[in-house]
Amino acid sequence: MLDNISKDARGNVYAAMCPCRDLLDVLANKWSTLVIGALESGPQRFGQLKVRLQGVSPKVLSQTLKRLEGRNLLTRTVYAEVPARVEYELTALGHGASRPLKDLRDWVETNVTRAEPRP
Amino acid sequence: MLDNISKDARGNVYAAMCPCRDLLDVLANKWSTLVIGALESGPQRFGQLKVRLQGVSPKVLSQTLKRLEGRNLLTRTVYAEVPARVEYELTALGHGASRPLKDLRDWVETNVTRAEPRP
DNA sequence: CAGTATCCAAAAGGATACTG
DNA sequence: CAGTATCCTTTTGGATACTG
Repeated sequence: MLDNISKDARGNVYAAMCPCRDLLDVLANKWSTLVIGALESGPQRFGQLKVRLQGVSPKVLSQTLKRLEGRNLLTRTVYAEVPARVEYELTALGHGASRPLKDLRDWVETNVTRAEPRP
Repeated sequence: MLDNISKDARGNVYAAMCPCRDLLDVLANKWSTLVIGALESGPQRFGQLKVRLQGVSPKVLSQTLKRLEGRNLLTRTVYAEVPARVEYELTALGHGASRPLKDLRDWVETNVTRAEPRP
């Protein structure tokens, strides 16, 4: 029988100590949201991503990719060519995460005029 | 007739200069995601939110609420009681934004064990 | 109760320049 | 091409302490 600690191993993002807080932090930020969206339609190279994510620096893009790779959300593949070609691709897990993120991007693009800042 | 600049006024989150980049930044972060989720079921007071969002400091909670209020995503209402009662409530716009965010929270809670960090 | 004010440490991010 | 290294500025966030 299943032990009573892990049960179905579902997390609670409202619990400070739950590991899913960290996962939420990895996904719920601007650059991760944009990277995952850019990879939805298929593998992309570093340079392609840098162009699509207008304004991102190579340092930040690299950091973001590493964090997502470390969570099994995407894979990094090096092809033995000259010069080397490197492709990033969403894993099955990454594709799952991409759905709510796509909905969020779509909502933002549609409703931006209704959420104008009034400081 | 409509002017040809605003058209349907849909934004593009991949464009660096698009105002929706800022809106994405407001929504796509850990604390906003949790605040909006906590308000989904109805109005909440500051203290209640502070308890639900385990580990958040009053400063950060206050900042997050102000940013969301400034985007018309929630309202702040002060009731003339002693001591004063203050309630935060999602606007219609905020409820719209809360859907993809809820899906994201749910996905995170369900898949946290499959996205364990491998540094 | 509902915040604000302070102080500080840590992380994020931008700009380049440089390398295998 | 695909990053890494460096430098520096800005933001974020935690911890308290304090106030109307």
